[in-house]
Amino acid sequence: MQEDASPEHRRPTIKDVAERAGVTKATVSKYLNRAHGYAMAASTRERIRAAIQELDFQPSPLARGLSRSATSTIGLVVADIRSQFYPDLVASIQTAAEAAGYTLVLGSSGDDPGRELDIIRSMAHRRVDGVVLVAVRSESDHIEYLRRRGIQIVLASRDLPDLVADTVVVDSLAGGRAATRHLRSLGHTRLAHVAGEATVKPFADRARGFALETADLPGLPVEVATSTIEGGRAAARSLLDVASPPTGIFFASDTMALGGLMACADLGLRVPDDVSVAGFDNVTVGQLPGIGLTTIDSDAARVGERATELLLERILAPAGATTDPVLITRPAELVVRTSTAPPRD
Amino acid sequence: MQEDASPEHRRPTIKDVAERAGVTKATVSKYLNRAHGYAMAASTRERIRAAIQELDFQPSPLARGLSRSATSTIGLVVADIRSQFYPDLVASIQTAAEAAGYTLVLGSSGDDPGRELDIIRSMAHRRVDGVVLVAVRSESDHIEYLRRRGIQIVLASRDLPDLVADTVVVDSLAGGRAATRHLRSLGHTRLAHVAGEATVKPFADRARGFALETADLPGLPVEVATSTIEGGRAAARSLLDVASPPTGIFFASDTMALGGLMACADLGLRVPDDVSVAGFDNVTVGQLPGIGLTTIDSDAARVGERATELLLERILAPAGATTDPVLITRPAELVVRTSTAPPRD
DNA sequence: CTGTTAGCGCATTCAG
DNA sequence: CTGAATGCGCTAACAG
Repeated sequence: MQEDASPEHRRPTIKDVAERAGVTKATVSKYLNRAHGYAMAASTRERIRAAIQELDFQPSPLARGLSRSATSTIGLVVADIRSQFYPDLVASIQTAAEAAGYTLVLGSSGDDPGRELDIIRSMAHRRVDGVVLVAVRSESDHIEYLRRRGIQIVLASRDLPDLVADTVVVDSLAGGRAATRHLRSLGHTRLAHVAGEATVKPFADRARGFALETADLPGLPVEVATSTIEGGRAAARSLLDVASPPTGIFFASDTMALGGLMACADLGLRVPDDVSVAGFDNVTVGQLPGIGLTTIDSDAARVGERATELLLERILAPAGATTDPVLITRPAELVVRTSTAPPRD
Repeated sequence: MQEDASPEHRRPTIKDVAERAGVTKATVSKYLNRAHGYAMAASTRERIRAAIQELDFQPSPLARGLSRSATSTIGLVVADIRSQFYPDLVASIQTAAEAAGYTLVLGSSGDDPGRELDIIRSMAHRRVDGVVLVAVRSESDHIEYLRRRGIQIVLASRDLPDLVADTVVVDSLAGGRAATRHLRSLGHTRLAHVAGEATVKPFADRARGFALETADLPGLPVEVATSTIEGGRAAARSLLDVASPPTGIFFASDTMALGGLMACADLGLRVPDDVSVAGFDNVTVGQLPGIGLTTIDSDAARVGERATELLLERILAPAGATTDPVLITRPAELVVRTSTAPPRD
């Protein structure tokens, strides 16, 4: 007559292991932590090992976290999971974290600084060991918040004006220039740029890249939009729906560029015949036939991977070691597809 | 001379609050838990409230979790984050969880049952209160594993042959039929199906839907593929690269259908002129001009939302309450775009 | 090399 | 209505 409707299969604790092995909790704890090699009688070690195995014991991360103040958990906070850009980033971070025995806690700020702070606070309370942050804004107070609590941090994909933490990004300035030069080399002079929010440094850099490469062409239109398909669509529409529209547009992100493609369709313009479109990020769908988006490769997977490596390095570093923040700028590679071509006129 | 390089800003504990309010930890704890209304002198309650506010105190989730065996955390394990399908699902679950004060832990099994179990185990150890599972396989032992440990579970997007847990899915059979009927109503008779792994019930149902609606057309080719762009591409290529290729293909997922579009491009076939393509899921990119994918709407966002609701209901339900599992089947809506058209011959 | 003793921060009996 | 004591499962000095 098992009285247990919900069979709370009481998990074995370190104490059970200790008793079964004829030692103390403390000894078992040492076995668990002191990286498997140090001073401990071979016989006790063996008994503990056996007991652990027989009981199928696994230490409680909660209890361990409470007493060690470290949880083998890292937080990832992105601006908006829905964006075409994040899947690769998230996946690579998840994989790298898991491979190192860390669990991933996910937060999405929806590009809202307030929510970003809430999420960061919540993660801090849960004592994540570190955070990979795709920052919403250029202020660094959220980072200070974490640092004050001894939580490691690395910025991925979006750098800040000051190097306040380890950062892994792609070279947005160079990328912006490359995309613009590509358009110019095709012969375009009536160019336009759909920029992201200027408070996001990579977007600002891409805009600057565009400006630098078109310094000799005064008065080119620049439209700022939110980095969504709809944002890009609206911006492109207002850019194109004029008397003498641009023949080439550089979008600060592929997501926006996809919206740009929709805008062209809306207006009955053909890509690349009537207007050339270039984006930034090299999202997966850009390579589809019918899209063929010319773009700059952001290599999200690699960025996520490097960011996680850096973070784990920090986490594992001895407490005293105070290394200066490092900035890793990955090269931005131009990927030419079918959405760009010489102007027809 | 602050001796603290890493300023471990010791967070206030319940004890600090107690002292400041002139009461005991126990009383503060009651204030924190006994849903803010019960028996407690108004004056003490006020003093505690004030103390908490002044100290900016927030209870440690770790400590709370350790003593209550509940962490206000839910786990989400998906088959492969990289797939075009998951962003909406993940986002909706994340949002719903966060809104309810729960933190999301993310795992990606890479469609590997072994990794799925590892992830589930790890989540169980971390004492998540519940799990939203996009199951890799049709066996239910992973579910039993969780249930035995008193962890709530709900299946999202993929049901199992038996109703072993709360489940939220879209009607794959009806969807499969609808997509196939659509193709037939356009006049296609040389049809084909690119199916997902038969061990995934929704894929099997979609294949069955295809079969039911083409029962009068014997010998139609069906190719099984992994649900990736490359999988769909390879399957479609082998389907199309024959003497008398099909004029219409129904893919069990949009992801595979996108691969199908690539295959058509590879082979110099035009969509929909030479071959009509229909998918399943209604991923965002399907609506882009140049893609215009005809599909069945899986309404991932709504599925994720409902799944999270169900899960939280279970979690919040009084311990005794043993309700039978519920199956929620959402209607599958056909979305016709430009990738399907009457056959030309 | 192993055991003893204290916590980590909170929840939960039980008394009072 | 509030306080005192105990435990959640593990780690971390310090002894021995």
